[in-house]
Amino acid sequence: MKNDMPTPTHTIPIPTPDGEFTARYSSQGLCALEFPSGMKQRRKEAVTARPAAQVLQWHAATSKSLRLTLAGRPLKAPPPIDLSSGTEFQQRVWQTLRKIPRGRTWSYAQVAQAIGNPKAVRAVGGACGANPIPVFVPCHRVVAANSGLGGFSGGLNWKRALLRREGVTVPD
DNA sequence: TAAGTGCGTCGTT
DNA sequence: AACGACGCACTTA
Repeated sequence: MKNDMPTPTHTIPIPTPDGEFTARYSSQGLCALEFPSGMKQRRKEAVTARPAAQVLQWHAATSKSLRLTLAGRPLKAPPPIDLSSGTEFQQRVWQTLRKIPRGRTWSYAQVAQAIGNPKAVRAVGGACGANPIPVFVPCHRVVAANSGLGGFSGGLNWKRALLRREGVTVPD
């Protein structure tokens, strides 16, 4: 069963040296982060009200944290994360991903074991692919057990880049 | 070793 | 009922 999407109250772009990311906020905090899209998708996101002070504060934290991460620096004070869009299973997986130390990688099997569902290896892969907040919910730290990378919604090049920038040596 | 095939498993659509 | 961001056992070169 899928929960209702947290209604994003605000959608705000984040310019970085790697392109323009897009952050979405709900009343609970950051609920989605999108990689720069190749095309200039200038469509208006129907943002009604002007961001409240609360959201602006979160966004400042998001921007700063994102830029630090992209620069290969350890992340300091990330914004509150809203994972309520996921199913029970997905949320369990996503919370677990947040426990993977920076610079380290776990296999999909290890994650499955960590959530107490050792046989749901493939399902874990699915949950990773559905992760709405990459980078902050480090799904890029989950790799295949046989020394290969798995996949990555944002493109494998991003997965490699993120891992390398935090000191992990990965194959081509 | 390296590369390819088949199948169990489980959450999601 | 079908499909994966998997893993493992088991062939073949």
